[in-house]
Amino acid sequence: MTNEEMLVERLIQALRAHGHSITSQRVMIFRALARRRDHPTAEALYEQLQREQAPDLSLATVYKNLHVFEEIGLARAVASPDGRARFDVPLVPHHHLFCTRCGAMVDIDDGVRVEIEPHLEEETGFRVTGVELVLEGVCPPCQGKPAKTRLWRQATRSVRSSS
Amino acid sequence: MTNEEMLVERLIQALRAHGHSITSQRVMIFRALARRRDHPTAEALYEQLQREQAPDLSLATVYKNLHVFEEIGLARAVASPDGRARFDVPLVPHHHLFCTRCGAMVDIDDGVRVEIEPHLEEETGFRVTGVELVLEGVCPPCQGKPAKTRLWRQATRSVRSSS
DNA sequence: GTTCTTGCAAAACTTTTGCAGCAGT
DNA sequence: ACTGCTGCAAAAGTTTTGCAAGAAC
Repeated sequence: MTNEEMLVERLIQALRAHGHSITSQRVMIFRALARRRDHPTAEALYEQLQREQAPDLSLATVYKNLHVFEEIGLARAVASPDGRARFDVPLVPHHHLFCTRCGAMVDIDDGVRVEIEPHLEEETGFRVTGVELVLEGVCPPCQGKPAKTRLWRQATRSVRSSS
Repeated sequence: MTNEEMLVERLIQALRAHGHSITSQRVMIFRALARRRDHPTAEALYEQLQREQAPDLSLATVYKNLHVFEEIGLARAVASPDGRARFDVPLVPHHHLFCTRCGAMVDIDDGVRVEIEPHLEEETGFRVTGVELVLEGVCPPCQGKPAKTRLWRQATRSVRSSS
């Protein structure tokens, strides 16, 4: 049994457990998300699926289902420094490395250690429930292109194809 | 000389050094940002200033100037898990703790240690230029209110006053 | 058969941009 | 005087929502 099949299995169980229906769009969107390793935006997933296998798929459906996956714990929205939501399947804890020139985001499975002192919760009064580390940098293909001083929105907006 | 005056001094020098004009709006917006410790959104800053001291101020001006401050190194846009940009003055390195119920963001000056292994850059090929750690949790006032499963946009949208 | 989901279109929300008039240099 | 900045309004980009038709249970 492949890893992907196992994940789809988990999806189906989790959907059932939370009283959601199993639809072909749900399985398709989740499968595509699980297969990708580049933390796609909702629109990127939508474009891929629409082009490759479901011309009638709607972007709204992609958004709705990504949020369903979040609610049942099988997807996570990562706040990326360009202001768009990027999604991944967070079953193995990891951190992220974001390219400030092209917006690419890759996993860091190790090489980084985050330690939270036990007294942090006492001092702040917060109950800490999650850790989200985003390293910023420049990916190999972008090393050589001009630098941007501003990440938010402008720097990494994708070029619209004039189709 | 107060800390705030020193920061304004630095702002003026940095603006001059980068060929930008010194305007009353710039000083006002920066002063308000430097004084606040809660990582306001552009709109939150705008509302405060418009209400308290500059009824004619425009939101576009706030955005434009926050980006000017970013470019000259005196402000930073923090990608918050609710999908809006939050700004702070990053002259002292620190991390952030985000409340997943109300969207509040507070500084963590210590209590967290992030270590990046030297070989991370070799392995990924990235040139790492920045670190952005956001811990997620529940702030004291929110402990007791119902939990949200979804951070992005919906969970923390501010209530519009029906003025 | 009932309830939940989809796809479409429209709305909502945040951020950016064009431009005429004004302020800073 | 010249250049750059402001404020307004409109546009752009992303995400959400209302609703009728269709699919899942």
